[in-house]
Amino acid sequence: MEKGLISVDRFTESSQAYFLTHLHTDHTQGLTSKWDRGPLFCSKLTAKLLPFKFPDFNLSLLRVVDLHIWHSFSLISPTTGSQITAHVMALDADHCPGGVMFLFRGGFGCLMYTGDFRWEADGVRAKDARSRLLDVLKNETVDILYLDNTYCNPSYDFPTREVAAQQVADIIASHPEHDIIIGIDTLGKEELLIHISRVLNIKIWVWPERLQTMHLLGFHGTFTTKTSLTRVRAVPRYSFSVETLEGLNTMRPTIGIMPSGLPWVLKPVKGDVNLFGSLLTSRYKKRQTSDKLDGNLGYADRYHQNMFSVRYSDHPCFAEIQEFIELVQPTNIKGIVSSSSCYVDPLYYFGRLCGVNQPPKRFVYKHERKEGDQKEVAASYFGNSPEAGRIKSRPVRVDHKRVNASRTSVSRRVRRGAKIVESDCSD
DNA sequence: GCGATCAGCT
DNA sequence: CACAGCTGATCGC
Repeated sequence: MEKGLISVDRFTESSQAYFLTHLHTDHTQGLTSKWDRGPLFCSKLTAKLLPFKFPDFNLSLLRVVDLHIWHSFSLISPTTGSQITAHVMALDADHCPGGVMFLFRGGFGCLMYTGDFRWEADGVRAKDARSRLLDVLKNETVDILYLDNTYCNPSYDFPTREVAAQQVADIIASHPEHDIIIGIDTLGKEELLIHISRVLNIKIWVWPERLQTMHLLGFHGTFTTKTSLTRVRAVPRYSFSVETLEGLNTMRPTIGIMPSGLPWVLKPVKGDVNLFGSLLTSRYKKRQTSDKLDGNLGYADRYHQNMFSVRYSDHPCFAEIQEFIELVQPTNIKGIVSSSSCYVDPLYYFGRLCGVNQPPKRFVYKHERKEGDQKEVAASYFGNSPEAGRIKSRPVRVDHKRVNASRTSVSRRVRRGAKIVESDCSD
């Protein structure tokens, strides 16, 4: 098997160039403080944050990719041994601090890798992202869109983060005598906390490492590690459960708020099954029967006397995914979230939006292809002209029979990331 | 003893 | 189930 050329968010295998969209753990598998396998391309902010997650990282391997401009980088053709120039552009992913999408251009065609992203309709940042994207797409046709398909199902519907943040603020304001616990991760959802702080004029407690991150991000004054200064605390999501909440309530009245695009947050508690049931199987019923706070908090659900779930997400909801695809008009789409049996091939919903010369389906079935066979358009274009890689009349895999069928990756531990440019079709 | 990897859990 | 990530067991050095 030939070595890979370009890897995005995947660092467990050899490649010539490595790209990191953002610093969430499920996108850094294989990265360690001792990284020495090759240059690592990322945004300026990710480069700034990276040593905090990976102390002693060899900074000379970092290549900062500025937003919105094409950067050139070199690859060696595995077949001819000659040097090839490829180009990459980073675009704001609006996901977490430092998060970017990558657009690649070269003899392999044009590939877009969203990483994790959000694509809201409104807001200054969203509008800027949209115009930037439209601008670059004037001159490019995306052959393959590697898509954040986390919520690639019409049942995933949630508001903008601004709306969701206000819902959280409303919950807090309606519990003036309660302590508040909000579950967050090591990076992301800062704007939610900033919103709460500004609207309610209150500081937010975070744990010490998180305060360091906040300072690296340039947030000064809003956050504190002194519990005496505020009743609102942001805590690691993994440490957040009904049990801990009940424990806290033996000391002081406390409510928990879980910001999440997922419509469920709790598992059945041992010995208390009837209270929660299976939130997966009963989620639609739950949506209707769970308390809507005074009827005006929209998507906010009360799952427990002291626990609230608010649809605050850093991933695109289904409608946003659709709008993004309609904008990009890629020839083909691949989902980058493939870990679970929940994986839905984006082509199931959006195949009809792909490619301008989409062939009749019967041509697609010419030969049954296995997952490992659908190596990218990019794969065999080295040595050809860039234009060759952008011819749009190639067959497109639009295979509605394979809904939920791409499960060959279920056993993979590395859930995201891809070797997106390879020199041959073996894997 | 250490780091890398993985299972399990939330 | 799993947005992202912790803890602890195991394995190789």
